[in-house]
Amino acid sequence: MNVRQRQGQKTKKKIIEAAIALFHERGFNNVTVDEIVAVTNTSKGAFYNHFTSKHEVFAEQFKQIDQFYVEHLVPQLDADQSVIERLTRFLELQMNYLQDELGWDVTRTIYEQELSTERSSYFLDPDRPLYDILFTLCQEGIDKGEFKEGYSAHDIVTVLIHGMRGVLYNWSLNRGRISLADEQRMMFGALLDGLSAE
Amino acid sequence: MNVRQRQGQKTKKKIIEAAIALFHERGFNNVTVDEIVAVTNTSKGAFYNHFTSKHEVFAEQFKQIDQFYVEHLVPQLDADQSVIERLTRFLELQMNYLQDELGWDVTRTIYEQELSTERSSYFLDPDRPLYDILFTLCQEGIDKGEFKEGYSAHDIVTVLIHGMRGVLYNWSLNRGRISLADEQRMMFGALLDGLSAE
DNA sequence: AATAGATACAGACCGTAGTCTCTTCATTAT
DNA sequence: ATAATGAAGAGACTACGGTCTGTATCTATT
Repeated sequence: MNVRQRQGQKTKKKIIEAAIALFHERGFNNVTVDEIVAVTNTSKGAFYNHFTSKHEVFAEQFKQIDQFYVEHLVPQLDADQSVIERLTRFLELQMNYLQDELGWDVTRTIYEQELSTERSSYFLDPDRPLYDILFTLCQEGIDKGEFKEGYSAHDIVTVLIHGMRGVLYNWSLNRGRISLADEQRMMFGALLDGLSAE
Repeated sequence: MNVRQRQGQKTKKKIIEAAIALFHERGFNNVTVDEIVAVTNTSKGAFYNHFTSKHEVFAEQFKQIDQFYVEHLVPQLDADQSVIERLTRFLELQMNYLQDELGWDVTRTIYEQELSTERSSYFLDPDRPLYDILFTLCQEGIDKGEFKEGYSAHDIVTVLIHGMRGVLYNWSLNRGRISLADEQRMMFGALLDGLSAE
């Protein structure tokens, strides 16, 4: 990496850090791009050279979410447990992470952005690690006969994702005033009950 | 209603009809307020006198949705069927209506708006007729022992609403490319299975 | 070493949602 | 009948996300 590129990365990093801090402090919608470039002594040109939109600064955080799932959540699962138990545990850990680490405003912003832009959506990316995690588990569950007949692994992942989206959408909509842990437990409890065999 | 008010309502109606038509034609995001006021020979002053935002013109349609549920969907339910069957049927009718009549772009816009504005949210309004419909059914189901022990009517409504949100969010996100009917059937099938007794 | 090309960045500019002020005129009070 | 009030509306203006063009400087080529 030459001097020029290094300088570029430095600027990018500076913008990300300042932006994330401001967002965290006052909420995404209350921070302007003009303000971000002012406090970082950069410019619109610099900002939009590194990011295609204000939302994309968020993506920097967002990309790390699935990485976190893979590195820190999946290893916590106990292979001795049934798939249903492991799924329950994974979803619980995931929701705790979102509630405690990411927060509702970030979540809300992501959910809003995904709906609003024409740009490439992370939710729709079939290679998203989260989908792999769930698919692998579900396939194992089917092979072991833990699920009702008639569901494919893809079906189950789809249903789980829908459940997740609904719970997270509502939690964001309520601005974190409801307990994600409670809502999550009820939702996936009912859902996995309905999906499991016998 | 005097002459002045009548004139106001006439203008409002004119704007709503033109806006809805334009939205339907080219999508919400591709229609500007300037354009709406141009084709209706009105002005920004007139527009924002009657609506607090571009999104709110949508609310006019939206308010009619629940009215439609109450007037046209609920009467179709067969009181001889079990509550679970009626819930299944209601959700099916509801999703069909949204898919065929309202369309994904309107749905997407509503879901986006609810997340983005600080303004009063329709989803959060506890008096929303949809919640009443579901609550009444669920309470009856509990009284008749159709649901598992330990769930209150409120719990069940919450879970169903979350399921609904997840399915509709995803359908909108996919710009109607997935079958709402199929996704809905799988989601509520699993969910009601998980919630019902024995 | 000289030149051409590329790119990080600056900042003027644009499009659009939403605001503010001002005018008009029906309605109400005197 | 006349004056005061206030809502419907016109349209200039603002705020802000995003684009476009220009510039300086680093890098690659010969």
